[in-house]
Amino acid sequence: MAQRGSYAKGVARREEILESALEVIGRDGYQNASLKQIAHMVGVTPAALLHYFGSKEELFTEVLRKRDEHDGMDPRLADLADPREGLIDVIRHNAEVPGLVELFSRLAVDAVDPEHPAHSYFLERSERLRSAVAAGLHRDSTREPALDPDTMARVLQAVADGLQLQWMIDPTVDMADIVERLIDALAPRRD
Amino acid sequence: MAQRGSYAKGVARREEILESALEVIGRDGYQNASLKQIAHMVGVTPAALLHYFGSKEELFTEVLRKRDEHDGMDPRLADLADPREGLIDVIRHNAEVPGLVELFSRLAVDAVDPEHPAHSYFLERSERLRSAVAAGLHRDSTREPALDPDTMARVLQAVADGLQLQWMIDPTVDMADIVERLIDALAPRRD
DNA sequence: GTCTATACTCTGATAGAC
DNA sequence: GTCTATCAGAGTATAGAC
Repeated sequence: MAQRGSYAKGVARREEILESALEVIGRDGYQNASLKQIAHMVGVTPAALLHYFGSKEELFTEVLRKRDEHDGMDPRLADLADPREGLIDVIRHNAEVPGLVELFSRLAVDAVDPEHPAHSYFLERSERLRSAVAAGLHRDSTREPALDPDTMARVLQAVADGLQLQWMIDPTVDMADIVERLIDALAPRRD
Repeated sequence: MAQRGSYAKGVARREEILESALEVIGRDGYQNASLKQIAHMVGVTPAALLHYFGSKEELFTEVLRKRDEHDGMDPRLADLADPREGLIDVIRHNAEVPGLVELFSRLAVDAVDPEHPAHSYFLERSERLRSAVAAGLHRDSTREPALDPDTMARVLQAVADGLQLQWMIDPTVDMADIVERLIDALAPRRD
């Protein structure tokens, strides 16, 4: 369905803001990514950002939501027969977007507060991610997991998040390689 | 050696500030833990806090440093023959101090910035923790690790950090139990 | 609907008096 | 060693122009 001009412009602006936000984080770090900086990069005032997103926290939550939509965590994790390849794909991809990893890790802590706009985002995403991985493991008859699928999923999620912390402070850490070897050790192929 | 009165008072004030900081975080979350709140609890003004610690970030870094000193991560991790018990002890203990876990996770992200006062703290602590765990694993002849000690240490650290994120947002997660079962699966006892 | 201008409040931080 | 006063900067709310 066709949109009115003014509406289409708003949608484009939203995208522009979300992309600029990510760019500023990647360049200056989350700490120094102010509304002013982002607004300046877009060419508007901070108040314009709050017109589209209600607050700074909601803006950044939206960045994460959009990422999940567009480079689809679900398709890769849930639809693949082999959950190992899906998980490692995601990790490899993350290593190419430092700003996104920093944003994710930072909001994961802030969102502990039930009032934080990203609170439900993290609860639901975690839940979906773990059940996708657990289902994949359960379906994969070529491997013999050493732990029940739910615990395996929880451990893999924890390792992925924890390795991101290590990688951010020391980028020589090879996240994908470690997860790869861990999965092979924890759910070896049947002979 | 004996201290002058004014000096001893300063030391006591420092302790008082560090403890109050932790208390405020546990009650209001890191986000809402302002210098004003902490100062109010101690009974002084925010400027007094900055007299003892140069900045807010340095104050919180000092909280983490003091924790490591006094409930000694090193003794438990490095001196124990069985690194499994040491690690699980630490995890169990952390589950009793939510404010500390939140502070730790939050600073771990902020400290990615090399200019952050906690940057070297995290680099050095990680290094020490991993080599202690790796050494313990190497020494323990009753277990057969599925991965090399360094990778095992990195994975265990990642799992511990990642599980804290899951636990903070959902306190029903039993961190110690999961790590316990993971270690048994990943480094089974020899028969 | 899109956005600027303005102002308000709170933050961490600094300078200097006591 | 601690306070008061003051600062610049942050995020945010509102009014209203277009």
